[in-house]
Amino acid sequence: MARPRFEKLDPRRQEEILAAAAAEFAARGFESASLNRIVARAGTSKGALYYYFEDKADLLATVADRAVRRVLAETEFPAIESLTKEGYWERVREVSRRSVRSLEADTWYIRLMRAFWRLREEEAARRATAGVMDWSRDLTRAFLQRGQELGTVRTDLPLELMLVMFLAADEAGDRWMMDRWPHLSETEKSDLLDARVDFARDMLDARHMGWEP
Amino acid sequence: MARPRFEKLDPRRQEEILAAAAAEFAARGFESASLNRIVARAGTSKGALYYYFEDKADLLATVADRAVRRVLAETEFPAIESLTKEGYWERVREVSRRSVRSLEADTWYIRLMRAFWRLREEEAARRATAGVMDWSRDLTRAFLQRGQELGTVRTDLPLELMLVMFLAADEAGDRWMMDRWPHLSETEKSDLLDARVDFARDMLDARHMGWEP
Amino acid sequence: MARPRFEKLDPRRQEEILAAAAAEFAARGFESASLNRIVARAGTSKGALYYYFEDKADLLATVADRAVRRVLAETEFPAIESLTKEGYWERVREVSRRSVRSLEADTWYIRLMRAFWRLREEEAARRATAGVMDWSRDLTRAFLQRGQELGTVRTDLPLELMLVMFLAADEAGDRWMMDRWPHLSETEKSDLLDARVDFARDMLDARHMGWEP
Amino acid sequence: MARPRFEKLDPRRQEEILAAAAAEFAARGFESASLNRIVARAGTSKGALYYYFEDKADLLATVADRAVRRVLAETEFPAIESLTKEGYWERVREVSRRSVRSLEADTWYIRLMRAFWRLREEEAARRATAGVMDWSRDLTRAFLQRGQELGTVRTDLPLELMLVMFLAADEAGDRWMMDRWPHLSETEKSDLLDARVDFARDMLDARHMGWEP
DNA sequence: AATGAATGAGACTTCATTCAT
DNA sequence: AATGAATGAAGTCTCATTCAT
Repeated sequence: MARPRFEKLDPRRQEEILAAAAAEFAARGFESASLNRIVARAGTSKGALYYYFEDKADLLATVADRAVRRVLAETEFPAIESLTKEGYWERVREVSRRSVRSLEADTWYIRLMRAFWRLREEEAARRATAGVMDWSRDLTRAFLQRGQELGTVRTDLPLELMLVMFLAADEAGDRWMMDRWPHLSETEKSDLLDARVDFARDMLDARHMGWEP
Repeated sequence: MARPRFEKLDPRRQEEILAAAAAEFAARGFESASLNRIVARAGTSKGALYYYFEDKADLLATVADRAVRRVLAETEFPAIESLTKEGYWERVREVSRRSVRSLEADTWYIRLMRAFWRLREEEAARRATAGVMDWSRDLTRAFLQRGQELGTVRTDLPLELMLVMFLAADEAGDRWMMDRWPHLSETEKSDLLDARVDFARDMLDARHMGWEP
Repeated sequence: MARPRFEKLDPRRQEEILAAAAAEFAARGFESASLNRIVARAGTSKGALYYYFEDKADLLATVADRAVRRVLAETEFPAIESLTKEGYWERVREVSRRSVRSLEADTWYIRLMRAFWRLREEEAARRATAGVMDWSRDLTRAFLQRGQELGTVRTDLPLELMLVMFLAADEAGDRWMMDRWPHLSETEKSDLLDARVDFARDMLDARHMGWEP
Repeated sequence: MARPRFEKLDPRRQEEILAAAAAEFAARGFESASLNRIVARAGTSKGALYYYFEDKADLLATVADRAVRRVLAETEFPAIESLTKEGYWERVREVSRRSVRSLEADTWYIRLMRAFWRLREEEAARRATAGVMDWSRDLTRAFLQRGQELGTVRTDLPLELMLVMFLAADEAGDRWMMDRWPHLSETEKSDLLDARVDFARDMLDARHMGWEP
């Protein structure tokens, strides 16, 4: 995870390197990412990369770690314990709305985070980022678990299964919207976000369990 | 799409080659897949591969095409027009149950199909498999559209958005179950499959639209 | 030089194979010529080629040998001994005019002949065609020699030097005309051919030797 | 045209690499030239070549560019405008005599220049050296044109046709002499060069136009 | 502290040739 | 008599990594 020297480097330089690396990893995946291209985009040298990082995997680990820290620092999540049965979905809606800001930002760490599930499907990348990226999964799991305790979230499926399905659907939704982002009006964006929260709620809501099909 | 010679090759040998290629493509994606590894696993020579296929992309195209044909031949889908409001979800449940057989098979083509959405995120892979793989997406879209006409499927989200989210969730569900497959009892398998159909229905059902949150 | 079997092959089939080979050799040179492409163009199999010819070099040798025989059979050259001081350049002019016909024919053997000097600059090709292609050089040398004996051709340069320079210039002239062939009118073609004969005569004429520069 | 790093390389090393490349290109042409052989002859690595040059074509372009620069720097050509009717062929003779020095040198760039017309018959090589090598053709054309203006050079043939034929003959003459170089005495060399200039003059002289054949 | 030079392995692809049938 | 299957070497090019300076 980045030799200590890297921390002492001029922060702007750090940013340039990480941004270039993140862009390449996000666009090409781990194995196909080229250090040559990263170096060229970052305006640094190949030697420098190996001076600051153990190897390619270490570079990815560092980039991922920084991305997670940034996003965590930027986004305000409601405390899990503060959630109530009545306000549950409203809090989710608020988080969703706030997250638009970061989506719009389109900085390197946001882009990396959005490509992360795909990235992690390469074994080498998974090894490199072990532990680093469980954060978003952990947070979502805690949300769902709390919802189940409050009787708001369904319990007829294994939590883990529900979790992976929800994360996959949510990421697909993100990707779908981002692809169309420039062509959407402000109200369309807002409506779609709300609809997606509804969709998530309808997917996960406990009330289903009494339904007659 | 595979030179004609390939069709005339001993079917067992065909299988060996396609299986090796499918495994590599599924595990590593298109670009990172190595012909060297495929050749080694298939017990053939690099020259032989190019004797049977135009190039790497042609190999993928062939593997994908064969996989689709196999799955289509194996699975019986209900005719879209025969669907009714009352029997809609029941038909879905039947398809889901039937599909277990192919999931259990876990042959190279099943594994390839399950990795397909990921694979297609590489531009080169998408080009190579253009047309070949739209089948499952098209079929699902037709199902959803028919459901909307019958008043069974919600209409408050764009069809395409709903489609990608559903497909992503479904694939994630598949993957989750396959990972645990050997450790599941027969009743667990059956229960989980039913629960996933419920989950899909609850996600997509039109009744949500009158809900009070 | 082509296994005996080849001679017993259906002449039309022989032609197809030789034509395909000649086209490839003329277009790409010896080393860069591809047996794959020849086989594809000739509509035969790789095995067949090796059934009829020792190897690539043998194929070239055969093609070249046949080309020379064809051209010799087609063109009527005046007997060397019949040349006289007065009629010398007129005979040359006649040969030149007759050769237009074969240039126009544009069959495989003509095209091969025209590419021959280039081809022979590859060591392997020279080895393969040793002896085969000296014919045109030999004929030209005999013409020049006879001209010298008659006092028509200059003797102030070594015969061999004059020979290579003349052949090179003549071939360049051929190439120049062929490149423009479709855009030339009949009279232009005829005028240019005559001008080239004049040019050759002026280049080689013995009268120069008395000139005051 | 050679990445900037190459310019900063130790000049002797540059020479070694360029010499090896030039030898291979001159001997085999562009397509048939093997980077493996070049690398082996230059005592460097395959990676190094691509560290200094974009690709094979870039290597040829660099080699050709350097060769032209060397020859231009070494040879003094009379200014076109300074040519007169009386001194025309004398100037040509002087250039010819001076050029002996470079022929004697027989360094890699001389050898490359002498193989250039052949090389340029490959489309890829022509593309790679576009602009680089038109120099000698342009210079010769200017000489001939000026000669026509002065009434010294014949006008009964298209200039371009005369140009290609003369260049071809001259190159053939060069090659013929070089092949025999070690076996020629100093006076023989000098006589042959003079004879070749006579030959060129007799070929191109305007006085022919009044001749009776 | 920082880098650019250099490398060898491996990428995809084409090739001439052999051989069992 | 004739061929198609198969191969290994070699082709150009990119790569992650090392190391002397």
